[in-house]
Amino acid sequence: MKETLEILKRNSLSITDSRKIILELFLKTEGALAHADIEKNTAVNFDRVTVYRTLQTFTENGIIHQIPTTDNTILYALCKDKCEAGHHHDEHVHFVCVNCEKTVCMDDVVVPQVKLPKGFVPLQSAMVVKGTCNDCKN
Amino acid sequence: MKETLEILKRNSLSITDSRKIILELFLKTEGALAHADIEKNTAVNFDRVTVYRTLQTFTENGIIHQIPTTDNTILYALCKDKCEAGHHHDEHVHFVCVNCEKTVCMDDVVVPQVKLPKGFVPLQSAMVVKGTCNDCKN
DNA sequence: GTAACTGCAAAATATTTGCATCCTT
DNA sequence: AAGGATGCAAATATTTTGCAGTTAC
Repeated sequence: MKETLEILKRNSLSITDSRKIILELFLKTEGALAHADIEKNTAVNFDRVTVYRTLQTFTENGIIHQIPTTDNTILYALCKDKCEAGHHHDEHVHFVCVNCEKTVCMDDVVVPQVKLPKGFVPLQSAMVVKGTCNDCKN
Repeated sequence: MKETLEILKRNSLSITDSRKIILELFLKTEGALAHADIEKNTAVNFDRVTVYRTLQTFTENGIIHQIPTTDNTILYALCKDKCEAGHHHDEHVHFVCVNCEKTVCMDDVVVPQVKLPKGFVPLQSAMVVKGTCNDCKN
């Protein structure tokens, strides 16, 4: 809770219930969250719109980042360290478990550089690995 | 057009106008296409539903594959070679140009292996690189 | 007190499903 | 002729916008 307040203050965001509770949820959740997960997992029932706006604010301030998916949802996860407003450095690997369907950020696994064809200049890369996670191996 | 028919026959799909025209569009398009692009770029106006179903059929048959995005749309692109029904091998890098917003498949750039933490078993990986493409460098 | 945030209502957009009709084989 | 694909209608779901009331500072 202390961390929650610190994060909000650091980003000069006013302290409101929805922000506190949603950020709290991110802090205590291991994996990534979709919009729907947030609606499900908060005791207080915020308006859908508030959730949208809160996620947008957090993203703009570099508190969370988006994870690309192939199922037209957006997943969000906490930015661990170097993210700043407008300029994300979430160059770590995201792992999606095909069994339990959890998505986790592997903050220690850095996305490797690839050699692109002539004329292409990379700015940012994202990597998503699918497979079985350490809870689901058998 | 000949290729279009071959692809449909190879996958035992019946030859219909929508399938021919949508597949044709993929064959002549360099980058990836979103649902909306397809509705825009086909002269004949198919029902939205038909486009959904056609994309689903193509995906299930390994004719096209989905590209992960962070803006809750799904992008689709032709599978160049080794895709088979139910088992995609689209382990190449996707490049999204931040300027012209085109997404292209870099079929020759293979997604590098990464070392995952203990217990995680990778099955498939996807990589999306953002930057400026060879048309937009200045 | 003021600016910013929330909740409600409603609009706009996107996706899915059922069913009758039409087309491919 | 039979099975499958399409188009339409409608149900569902998702996202965005405007505005009035409330809250944080």
